[in-house]
Amino acid sequence: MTASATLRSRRRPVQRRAQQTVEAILDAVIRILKRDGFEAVTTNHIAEVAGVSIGSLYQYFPDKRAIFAALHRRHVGEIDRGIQTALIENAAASLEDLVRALVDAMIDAHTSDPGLHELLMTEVPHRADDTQEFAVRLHGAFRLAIAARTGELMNVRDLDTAAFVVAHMVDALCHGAALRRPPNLGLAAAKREIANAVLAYLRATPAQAA
Amino acid sequence: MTASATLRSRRRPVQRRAQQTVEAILDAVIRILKRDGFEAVTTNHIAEVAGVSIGSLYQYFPDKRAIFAALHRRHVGEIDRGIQTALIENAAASLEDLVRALVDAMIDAHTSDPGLHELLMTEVPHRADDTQEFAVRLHGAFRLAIAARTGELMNVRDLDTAAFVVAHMVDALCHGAALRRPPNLGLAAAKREIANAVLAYLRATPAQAA
DNA sequence: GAACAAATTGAACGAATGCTCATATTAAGT
DNA sequence: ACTTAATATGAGCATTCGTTCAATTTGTTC
Repeated sequence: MTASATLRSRRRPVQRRAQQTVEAILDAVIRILKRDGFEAVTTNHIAEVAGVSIGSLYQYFPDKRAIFAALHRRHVGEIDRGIQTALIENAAASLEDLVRALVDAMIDAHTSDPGLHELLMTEVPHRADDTQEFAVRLHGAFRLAIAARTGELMNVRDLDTAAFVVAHMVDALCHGAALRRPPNLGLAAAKREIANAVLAYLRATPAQAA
Repeated sequence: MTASATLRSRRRPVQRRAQQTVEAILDAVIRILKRDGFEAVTTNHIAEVAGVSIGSLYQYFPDKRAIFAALHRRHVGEIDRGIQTALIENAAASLEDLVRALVDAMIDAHTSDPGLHELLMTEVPHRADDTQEFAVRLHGAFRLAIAARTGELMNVRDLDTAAFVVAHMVDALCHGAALRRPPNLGLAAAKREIANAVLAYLRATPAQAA
């Protein structure tokens, strides 16, 4: 064991080939999941599909769980990057433009590899932390977006409530639109409709919501 | 093997004690899931917690998967019953009342045993059919609700699109409200807010969504 | 109360899985 | 070139898991 090794972590990849080994392992998990389902995801099979020996696998992951955790971190990180970019690029934009940008980022994240997100969420076990951090970030993004424009939104009484509603709407609808969109609804139209639903909620008059 | 036995099904419980055995098995799975997580859900352990022999378990379930499938069917059936009831009881009611009733039914289904729904969805493997049937039903329920009132809803251009949006909104928001509601948002208030969001979307004027 | 069917039992088995470790190979540092 | 650290290898071990089956107990039917 290395000096900095604990019970949980193993050797950290420093050379390029080692980093490639780690990436190959994570990619192999996805390949197996898509082809044969979760039951086929065994450590020996992962190593085989990754083109790596089982020994190498256990150099970088203390156990099977750690592989799944790393996979989730990588995936959530990718989506989060898109969200944060949209947030920064549209910091001064109108509410409408910001909402559309965030919906765009979410849809893009789900359509680059459709089904991957759902696969990871439904089939790969994960602790609450792995995913909930992303929910918190999305909530935070919308909280920020709404807070800066409270003046024009008469229906927003409580900031956290509004952010809660909007974040859940966007997450579920973007996910659904990427995978189970009704046949007569194109992707671009879906983006517009989702953004419109969000704006309708935020801009609603008390009369419409009573 | 019995006369009507196929490769997939086994003996069907006809006596009361046998039905109790089956129920005890399904309940045991939930108990183990809550206490020790999915890894601890082994067939022998299920039988032990259910207070039943492993042999009895395999009289009613051809394999481990079948237990999970039955568990999902039972759970989805319970939620669906609430939805259908709300739909029938409010067939002639106003859009507002119907939406509130459906939100109510969904929230109640999630709060009777908070966490159970998420547990089953995230930890217990299931084929798409097991869950998607419910999504189709929820979509159908809202499709029906909206179709009967298209006159007053100027923002609804396509029925399936509107049903798609609303069904996903309600599902995600009710689920989220039951489990990850912000601290300053009570259950009753959450119900109101969700219904309001749905109504705001359906009743929005083109001006609000542009 | 026999005769039959339904339900229950649990020890045991083959197969598979997660993981280790002693050894070999490749790159980095000097 | 030589030393040292990093990386890779894969046969094999201990364990566990899903499932079977022959035997037993309980309920039903007439």
